[in-house]
Amino acid sequence: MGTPDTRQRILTAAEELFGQRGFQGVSIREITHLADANLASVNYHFGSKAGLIRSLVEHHLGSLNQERLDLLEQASANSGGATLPVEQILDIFFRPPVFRFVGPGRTFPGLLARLHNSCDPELIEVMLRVFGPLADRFLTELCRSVPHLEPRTLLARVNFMVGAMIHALAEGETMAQAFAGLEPRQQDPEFLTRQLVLFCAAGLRHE
Amino acid sequence: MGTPDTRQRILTAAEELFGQRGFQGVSIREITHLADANLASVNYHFGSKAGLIRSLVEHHLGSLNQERLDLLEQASANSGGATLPVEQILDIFFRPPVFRFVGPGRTFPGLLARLHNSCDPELIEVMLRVFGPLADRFLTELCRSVPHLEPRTLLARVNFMVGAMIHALAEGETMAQAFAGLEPRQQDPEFLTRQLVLFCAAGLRHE
DNA sequence: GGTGATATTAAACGATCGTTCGTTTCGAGC
DNA sequence: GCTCGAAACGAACGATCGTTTAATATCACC
Repeated sequence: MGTPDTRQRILTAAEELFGQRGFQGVSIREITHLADANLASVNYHFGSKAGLIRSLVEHHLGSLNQERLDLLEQASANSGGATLPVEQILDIFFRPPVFRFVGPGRTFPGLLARLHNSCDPELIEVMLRVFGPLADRFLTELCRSVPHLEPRTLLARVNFMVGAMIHALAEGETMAQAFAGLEPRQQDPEFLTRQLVLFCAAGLRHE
Repeated sequence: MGTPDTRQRILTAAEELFGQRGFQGVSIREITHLADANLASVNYHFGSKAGLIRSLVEHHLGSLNQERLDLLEQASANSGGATLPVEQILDIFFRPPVFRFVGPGRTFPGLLARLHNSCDPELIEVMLRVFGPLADRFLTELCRSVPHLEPRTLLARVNFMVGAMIHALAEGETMAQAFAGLEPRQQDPEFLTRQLVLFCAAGLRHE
């Protein structure tokens, strides 16, 4: 089997377990057991349990948000500075996380959803640092694209967007389908992205 | 000061603390300390820590969903069996939770958001039992009101709706405003309800 | 072959967790 | 006055938590 260095095995195991049961719901004994590593290796490689999840978040969300910023910059350049249509902005916003996080074995969205409701001040600080530049850039772009909304209204609706995406990513196949009595069919990233864009674009355009 | 029976004081304290830091993030020692009760009183009155949060969820969400079902039944009767407009259905769906949970001292939404991502099988069972009838009733009503959507699409978008509401309730004043650099102004329930209805109705109507 | 830095290991630490136990307090009913 | 059950209490239980320590293993390099 593929067993790279211990550090990477710990990260993989931690992502899976944190995504399933949250930060406080998983002990580093479980993580190191799944990673086939020693109990003390987490503290050796990451300093502490909090340092482990911090590495996890920075790695995943850092590159993800950089990809979104790059796509937005590129689209903005291609348009020659003209305001982008809402659908395009939203597609850039939704597509990277959906395609990264939807599918079998992608256990990060559960962790992402939990992080948004985290209480640990240290984790909140990480989230703000990782999401801050992204929020700034997309908000100004959306402000130009939907000028009829006052900032207060736009902010509220962007908050709806984020909630819709997180919820869909985190439990799209669990509770919602249990409610509807559907079979746990695999989610289609393209379908989900399209639905998110259509739903949220219509919601943003509305006066 | 108003100190009713111990059981009620425990419920109040638990709601506040669970809403702030989640089920696993709060010890029953903290709860009983805040409630000015003995450590063993939680196990005496609720059997266990899980029994405590179960009582909490059933009390809050049971009456809340009953109110929504009553409102929907009444609206359906008043319309003489005609299909209701989407905006009315959504208003009935959003208004009760928003007005109950938004405002100072309303600490339940954080708990609600966490419960939607809970991993405890027992809590999931409670959630399904409390939300099942509500989901059935609203989905059939929405299916009649937005007939152009196939069930799969409708289900995905209703999932967006739920996520938007939960996210707005749970952290409308924390992270979103921190991103935008806004002052933590008090949320207006009427504004939030209206925005949710407008945003989601437009999203649902879209082809 | 020895040396030193890096990595891994077993074992233990103190703290905190949820729960349980035996006792005491309290008030209504006879 | 007495009893009896509900309620509250202090104290302890066993378990598990994150973390630390000291010893051992691994391996490139001179």
